[in-house]
Parts: sequence; C-alpha cells; structure tokens
Amino acid sequence: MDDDPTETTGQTRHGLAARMADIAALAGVTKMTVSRALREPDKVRPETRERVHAAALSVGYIPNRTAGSLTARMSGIVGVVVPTLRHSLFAETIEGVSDVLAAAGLDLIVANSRYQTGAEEAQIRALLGRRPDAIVLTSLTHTPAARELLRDSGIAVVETWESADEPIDMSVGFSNRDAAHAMTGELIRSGYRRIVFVNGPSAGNERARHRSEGYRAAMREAGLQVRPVRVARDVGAIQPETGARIIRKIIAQDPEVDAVFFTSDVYAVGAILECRKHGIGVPERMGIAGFHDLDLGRVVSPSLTTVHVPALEIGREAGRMILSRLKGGETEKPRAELPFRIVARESTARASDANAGD
Amino acid sequence: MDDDPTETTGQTRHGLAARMADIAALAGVTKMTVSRALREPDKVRPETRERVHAAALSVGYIPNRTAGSLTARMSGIVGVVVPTLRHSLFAETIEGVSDVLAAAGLDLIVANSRYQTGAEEAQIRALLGRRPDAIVLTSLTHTPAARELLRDSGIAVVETWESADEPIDMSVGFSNRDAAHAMTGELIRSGYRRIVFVNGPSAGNERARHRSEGYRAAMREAGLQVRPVRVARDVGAIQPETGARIIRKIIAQDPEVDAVFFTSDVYAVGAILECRKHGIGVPERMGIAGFHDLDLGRVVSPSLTTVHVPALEIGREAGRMILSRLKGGETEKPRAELPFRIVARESTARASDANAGD
DNA sequence: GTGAAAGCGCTAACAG
DNA sequence: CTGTTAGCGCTTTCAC
Repeated sequence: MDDDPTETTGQTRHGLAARMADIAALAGVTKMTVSRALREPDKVRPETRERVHAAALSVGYIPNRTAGSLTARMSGIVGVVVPTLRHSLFAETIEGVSDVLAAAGLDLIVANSRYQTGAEEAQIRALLGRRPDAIVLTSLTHTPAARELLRDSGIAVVETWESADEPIDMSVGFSNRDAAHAMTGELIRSGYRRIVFVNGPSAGNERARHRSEGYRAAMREAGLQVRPVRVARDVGAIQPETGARIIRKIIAQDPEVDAVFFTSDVYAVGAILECRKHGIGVPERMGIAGFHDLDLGRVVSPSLTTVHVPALEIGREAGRMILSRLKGGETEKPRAELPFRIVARESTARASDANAGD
Repeated sequence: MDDDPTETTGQTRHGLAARMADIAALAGVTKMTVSRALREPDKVRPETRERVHAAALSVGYIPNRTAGSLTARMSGIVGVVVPTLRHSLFAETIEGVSDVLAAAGLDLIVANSRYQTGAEEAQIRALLGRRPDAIVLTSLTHTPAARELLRDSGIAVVETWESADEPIDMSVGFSNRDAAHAMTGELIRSGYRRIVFVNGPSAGNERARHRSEGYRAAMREAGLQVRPVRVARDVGAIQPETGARIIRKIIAQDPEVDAVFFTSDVYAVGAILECRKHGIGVPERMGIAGFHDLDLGRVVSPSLTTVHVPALEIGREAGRMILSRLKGGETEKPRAELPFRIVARESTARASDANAGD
C-alpha cells in the first residue's frame, strides 16, 4: 500500500468525505485497484472486485469526479446555453440533450443568455472554465469573440435551431426558410391571397431573415403580391397583446388583407382573440397562422394553424452528435436538418377551401 | 519562480491549453500571484496586476475551475433535479435559481428524474460525484436513501414546491392546502354549491393529499357536502383529454354537480373544451377552475379561473437561501412559504354572482 | 491482475 | 505585496 489515510484519525471516513484511499485501505488493495474495480470491473479479479465494492458500499463512497476529471482530462460535462428557459421549446431541446447524454454519464451545465449575445459570450467563457467536453448552443447569433473562443477550444460544439451558414463545428436544426415557405403555401392553398407575414425583430437575426425569404418566395411563386413584412416588437417577453395590436393595425391600414402569418404562436393567438373580440371572422374573413406549435394554439378557438418544430428531436440529435464525436472519435462535422410539420387547424380552414390553382 | 512550463516546448500555450504557470512565466511572477491577480485583484500591486492581466489576455487564458475546485474544496456547482423540463413551471423555477446563482458565479447542473423517485436517487448520487455546493430538489417525493444521502453529504439542500413536513434542510414552496382551500372558497363565493375536486394520482404524493384537504375543509366550513375526490390518471404526460373524459363522467354519474376544480390547468382546459363541444354552459351550468396559471388558461374561452403559483419566485428564493448559506455561513434552516394568488376569470364568473351567505 | 510513482492545474497556509 | 511548500483526489503510465 502506498498510503494510509487513516493514520491520523484511525477512523475511516464516510460518505462524501471518503476518498479512494479509504476504500483501498478497507479492501486491502491500492487506490489503483479501487479505481479499476469501480470503472473497469473486468480488469479486476472478481474476488478483489467484490471486496472493493463491499468496502465502497459500507462507507457510502461516491468517487469525486472533479478529481477524476482533472487527471483524465475529460470532464464528462456538457454545457448548454439557451436564451431563456421560460420558452418551452428551449426547455424541450435541453430535455432532448439530457435524455441522450445522461444515459452516457454526462452532466449538463445549463446557462441562459437572456437573449443577449454579449451575455452569451460571457456564459461561454464561464462554461469553458469547467472544461466541458462539448457545448450546445441554442441561441440565434454569437459574437465573433464567442465563435473564436469556441473554435480555439477545440471541443465539440453543436449549434442548434438555426441552420448556421458557417457553423463553428456541428449543427442541427430545421430550415426556417422552408417552413415559412410551406406555411405560406398552405395559406394560399386554403384560398387566401392577400397574405401578410409578421416577423420578429430582425436585427442580426438570421432566423427572421430566412422566414421572410420563405414567405416572399412562396408569394412570388404563386404570382401573388408580396406585402411588406411587419415587425413585431415587444418590450421583454413575447406577448399575445403584441399580436392583437398588430392585427388591429393591419386591418385599419390595409383592410383587404385576408390572412396573417405570424412568426410566433403567441402573436397569432393574441390576434385570434382580438378578432373574436371585434367580430372579425376567423378563418372566413381572416386566416391566421402561427409558428412553433405551442399548447396554446390547440386550445384557442378557432384552433391555430401552425408549424410544428422538432424541438425535442433537435436536442436528441445534438446529444447523439456529441456522443459519437466523444466516443467514436469521429472527426466529421455533421450538419443535420430535421423536418418540420405544417399543422393545419381551424384558423385557416375556410369553408370555401378554394384551390389556389386554376 | 518555482517552475517553467515552457522549458520543453519553448512555447507558451494558448487558450484552454494555457495554464496558470504559463501566465506566470509571461508576467514574470509565480502562479500564486497570477491566482491572486485574477481572483483577488486588490491583493496585488496594480502594476503587477496589469502585467498578469495582459499576459492572460494575450494567450486567451481561462482558468481551469476543475482544478480550482479540487483545491478550494468548493466546486461552485449547484445541482438542480426536476421531474421534467417540459413543464414550464419547473423550467421557470430553474430560471429563477439560475438568475440568482449565475450572478454569484455558480454554475447549475440540471438533472431530470422523469417523475421517478428511483431515478431521482440515481441523479442525486451522480450529482454528488461533482461535489456540488448545494442541491435544489423540485420533485415531490424522495426515497429514504436519497434523503439520507443528502443529509450525510452535509451540503445545502433546498426542497421546493412542496412544504415538506420534515425537510432535509431548507425549503421553499407554497401551501397546497391553503391554495386548494382558497380556490374552493372562491367557487363557493361565486355561487357554486355542488363542487367536485379532481386530484392527480395521490400515491405517495403529499401535494395531492394537501390539496384534497384544502378542498374538504373549505366545503365543510361552508356547510356543503364534501363529494368524493376524483383521481385523474393519464398515461405519460398530463393531457387535456383526461380532463375531458373526467368531466364527461362526472356529468353522467352525478348530473347535479355545478362546478369542478381540477388540480391542473391542463385538465381544466380539456374540460372546458369538452363542455363547449356538448353545449354545456361554462360558467352558468358548470363552473370550472384549474391550478398553475399556465398560458393555456388565458387563451381558452371562457378563460380559466386558476391558482397562480410562484414558480419563478420559488427558484429565486431557493437561490437566495443557497447564497446566504454559502457566503454568509448562515447555519439556519429557513423554511419559506410564498404566496399563491387566486386568478378569477370567466370560467367561474356566473352572471348571478350569488353570495355564499344566506 | 495489481502496484508505485508521478502529476493533472490549481489554491490554502504560512513565511517573509 | 509576493513567494514557497504542500497537497486536493484521482488516473495515467509504466513496472512487476
């Protein structure tokens, strides 16, 4: 034996206080054998293994992974940065990542950037201090410094939600352009012609740009007039009231509009309620569509037509990418694009389901 | 100088590869001075401090907190166990914890127990391997082993949501009993008399028991007949359909019932939709109330009367408790009970807002 | 199959 | 204000 941790106290330490050396002493082996018995049981003679396990159990020993990480140069930690946890979609993505990684013994450190790229950079820097084996980003945009930090770190990075034009490393998301295109097409097929798209704040936001593009392309392809994209701006969190305000404005300024496609279910639901309040028939007089497939849309009346986004599956796929990079030593930089789904409900179901074509 | 990390390569390492010794060499000081300059700048002469900071910046040095944790015997990590992330309330609580702790430089490891106490115990065990400075529990029940593990660990533990009868350490929640009592009272004041309470699965669930008690007490106090509490059971996640099914059953079996108080907004919303489908007037013929104040309830028609629970504030308070224990070295075991709020909306707003009295 | 030596990168504690 | 010494608790890398 190379050390006797009990020499001063004469007592074996219990629980978290117990060290590997305590177990070694109890089992009459060295730390190294304890380490093996716990992590690579096959490499230890069954009899020894039993003794070690019994000793560990007797004092409730839980190995200190902080110490382990330091030597092994693998922390078993994955960092996840989200703009907020109060948005069920990001929470779902985290749950997806967690599902896959927890099974592999990896722990998740979750940080939220409060929708500020500056804060995101700070969070990434803090995360890197923990020497994570990988980082998952769900935010929209990153500062150049953040990108450089991540690139230089050499660890696995998965950017999610956006299909980044120039990804740092790996990425998994869906096409916002195609989704907006598909939903616009759905509205056209339902007989709407004078369709307005309401976007979120577009400053430095690829997502917003892609969705606008999808809308415009679909309108052009159908030979319909591309109307100016409106921008929803709310103070703080996204609110239904903003959707209500916007649809009021649209109806006042441009009464011939017959459908509005909102970049978020929250706005769309606010718009539906506002229409009902003012006796504006949805879907007859006005079609309304949203984005995200939140629970809200299922419950509002008329129920909301929307785009279902693969939030959970994005998280799972991000987890899988990390695992294969970590375990398999894969050197590829996969970029996955997952399918979205148009969910047609009452808010665009015109009785006269007029066909777009002639 | 006590070491020269560049002796072999002759090169300074960059980014995450850089060690404190590299910075020390660059700045012409020892590691200890670098350590101080970075963590306790006041204890270092300004001139030296500048040199160290410049050196650190020049190679993009980010201190390795894993190593720091090992020596300092403080990991700066807080573990949070939630039953799921797909429930916005738990996500909100995490965000609250994060708000408070991130500002103090603490990182959150989030684990989810999938609503299984066995899994929770496993998650706690895994968490303890990281030697967190504190653990926040949002789950309902814990295995005896989990409680023992936590107690023996000696770290700060905050149990949230439930006001545990016999807390492991600290706790912050609200009174489910009082909340159910208050909502039942609200229904009575609105003129309802034959009120049924629909609970969640009550096996080993204090919360369910407390809510039942609150309902019963309020009914008794008003001299009304306490009706059998029904139990909602759904496979997997809580679903509106279950609420629909239950209200159908209630109306069929006990037609004189004039109000149903559901233990979750999700059930309540399902019930409202079901009533509308069958032309059962809400709130006239049937009052409906929920619990949690989810977004859903604001949007359904008629809008849902519910109990607002302080999810975010619970998280924040948990964070504050941890900080004061960690920083202040407080030795108390605070138990906070935060206020809920009855949110009266249309689903219980009888035109004949009959007074309960005679 | 098991052990001994060495050290991961940092900080506590004390010295000066 | 700065430095020295001595580990934290574990795993890597050879030996045997």
